Amino acid sequence: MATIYDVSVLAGVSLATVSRVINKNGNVSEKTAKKVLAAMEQLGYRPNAIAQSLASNRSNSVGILIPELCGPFFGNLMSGAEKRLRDANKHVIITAGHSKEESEKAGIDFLLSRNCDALILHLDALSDEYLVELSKRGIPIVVINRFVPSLQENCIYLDNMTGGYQATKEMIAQGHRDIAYIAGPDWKEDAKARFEGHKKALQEANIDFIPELIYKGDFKQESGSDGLKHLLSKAIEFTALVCANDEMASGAMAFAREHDIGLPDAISIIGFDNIVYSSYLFPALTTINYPVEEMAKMAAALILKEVYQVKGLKITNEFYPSLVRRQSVATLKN
Amino acid sequence: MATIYDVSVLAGVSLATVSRVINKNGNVSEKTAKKVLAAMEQLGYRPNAIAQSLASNRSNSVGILIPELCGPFFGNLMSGAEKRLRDANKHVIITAGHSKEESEKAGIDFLLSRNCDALILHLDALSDEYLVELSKRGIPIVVINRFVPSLQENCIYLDNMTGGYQATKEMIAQGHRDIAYIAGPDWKEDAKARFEGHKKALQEANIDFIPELIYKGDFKQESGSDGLKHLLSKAIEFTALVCANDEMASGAMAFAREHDIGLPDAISIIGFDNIVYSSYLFPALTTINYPVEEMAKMAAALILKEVYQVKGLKITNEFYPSLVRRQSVATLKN
DNA sequence: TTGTAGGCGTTATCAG
DNA sequence: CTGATAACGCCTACAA
Repeated sequence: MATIYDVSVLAGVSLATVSRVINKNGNVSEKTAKKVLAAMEQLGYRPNAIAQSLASNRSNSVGILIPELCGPFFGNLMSGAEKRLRDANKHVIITAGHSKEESEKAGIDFLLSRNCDALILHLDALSDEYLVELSKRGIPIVVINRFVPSLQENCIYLDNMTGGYQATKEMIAQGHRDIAYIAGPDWKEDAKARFEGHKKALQEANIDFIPELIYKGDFKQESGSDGLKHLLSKAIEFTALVCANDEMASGAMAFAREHDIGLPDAISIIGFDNIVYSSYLFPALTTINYPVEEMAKMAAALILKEVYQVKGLKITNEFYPSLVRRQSVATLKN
Repeated sequence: MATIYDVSVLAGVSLATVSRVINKNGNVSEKTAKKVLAAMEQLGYRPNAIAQSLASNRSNSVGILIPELCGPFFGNLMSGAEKRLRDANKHVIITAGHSKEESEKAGIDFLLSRNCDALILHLDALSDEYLVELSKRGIPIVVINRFVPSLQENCIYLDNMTGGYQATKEMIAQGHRDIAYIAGPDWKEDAKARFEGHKKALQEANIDFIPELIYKGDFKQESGSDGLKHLLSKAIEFTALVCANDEMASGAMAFAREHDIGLPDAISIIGFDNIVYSSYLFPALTTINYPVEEMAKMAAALILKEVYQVKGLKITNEFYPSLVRRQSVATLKN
């Protein structure tokens, strides 16, 4: 691989001059610039980003840490951030945290060791304190789907509680009063908030909260099937099922179908997230929209603004969920 | 951030010695090693991967280039490779090529400029020649889902033609003879091969190939709906629809549902890929399994073996598709 | 406008 | 077993 040195020799100028034309800073006469460009072309020269990064302490890359690399939700997250950053000629380095503290720490270390200029984090296990600590170390971070009080400005989050509220409220609006709930893991903040919203909606409608109608899943499809199975095994009847995310909802739907439970007539189901295939389920899943892609783009914009000094960017930290009505919720006739 | 120099001072040894204990190479007495370790601990020292990479010409990271960061197929691809590599303490740097030549080139350049030790590529636009050229430049590459004759050893590919054949053959086996086909873009090798398989199956069963029963889609859901709509608008009847991938199949299914076309009775549908939610569609989609995740793991294994000299790894270059029977194909009664 | 030289944090080759 | 010291490829004052 040709280096800046080779170029300088071929062009008959100094290293510094070549560097100047590469970075378009400093003043270089048009004539020499042309010579250098020609030499670069001829040698097929590509700047070594590693060396640039070491020398300038800038890498033009931002690190992204998410729990998993697969799955519709995180796919959109990555994709949104990457698009926005690519437009600004920045790059992303992505790694998975696998929802485990050690693993998330390791992921962050990896990103830092790569000299990322900033980090976009979707964490499950790491504590707020750790984030605050990290932030103090000087590396700009933006946290997605989490509200850390002392890091407000750096958080891009959804009002999960309102989303949970909307979901259950929709069931109530359609005449349901016996409502089961498949929750996410209670150590995840978003799962907790959604569940709070559910309870709030019940309370507002003067519906008793019945612990037997709750199943604790893990946000994965299978726990949706398991959940519905478990709930049906109890003697308590219900006409509606609220799921803390779409993946569990799809699992529950699959279980229902296998057991000839008519949807949405026997059980109305609602999900959360509005993942890409929710409209392709049968019946098409009514759900709460989670604008991840936009939020990821906003996270990117925040970094562009704060770290790369791009002007004219409006930042919104809080996003709102919204009900997406499709066919999986039936109106209950008395 | 503490550097190796700070550590050496605190431990009262030389730079070289610290480097030795970091890399566990060279001989260091247990006593000095302990001192160094203590100093590292005390300073919270983390090696700077960038500097290591520059000095050693090794980055312990492998680059992955895929068309899109979202979508079920590529999600599994990333995820498979990342898992395998992470187990071996290597990291991945992922970027998107967006199926455009310029963009794919830029992606590769980015990965190279990051000093990746090897590349895993899923390309759409770039030519075989470019790959051969790239390979000659000295960077180890492995190509997924593509067979490049002169790079055989570095290709991990699926027998797409057989897959396409299996799909249509299953339809024929279930008594169908009027079979429509929604193809992928004809500039994608895999789409072409699948289509070839389709034609081969028809021919084998002495079924005339009817151009009007073909629609050319783009592998996205919407083109599945469009495709079915288009096919139905023709006067030619058909009882079966073969789709070149699951996403288009799900689009077609959605269209059918909206127009009260009974599935699978009025039209039997089969897909290709066996993406994660295909079993959650209604009716559950019969499809051809594409073991992407395993293939990605194999790609990673190949790199571990060739680039990082990991021993005892068996490499398989060609993978085979297989039929996954679910509910979307009905047996045709005469 | 251009060149010189020191430095970014490590690794690796020599001697000792 | 340990310590100098020269790379690695580039950036950036500072000088000229």
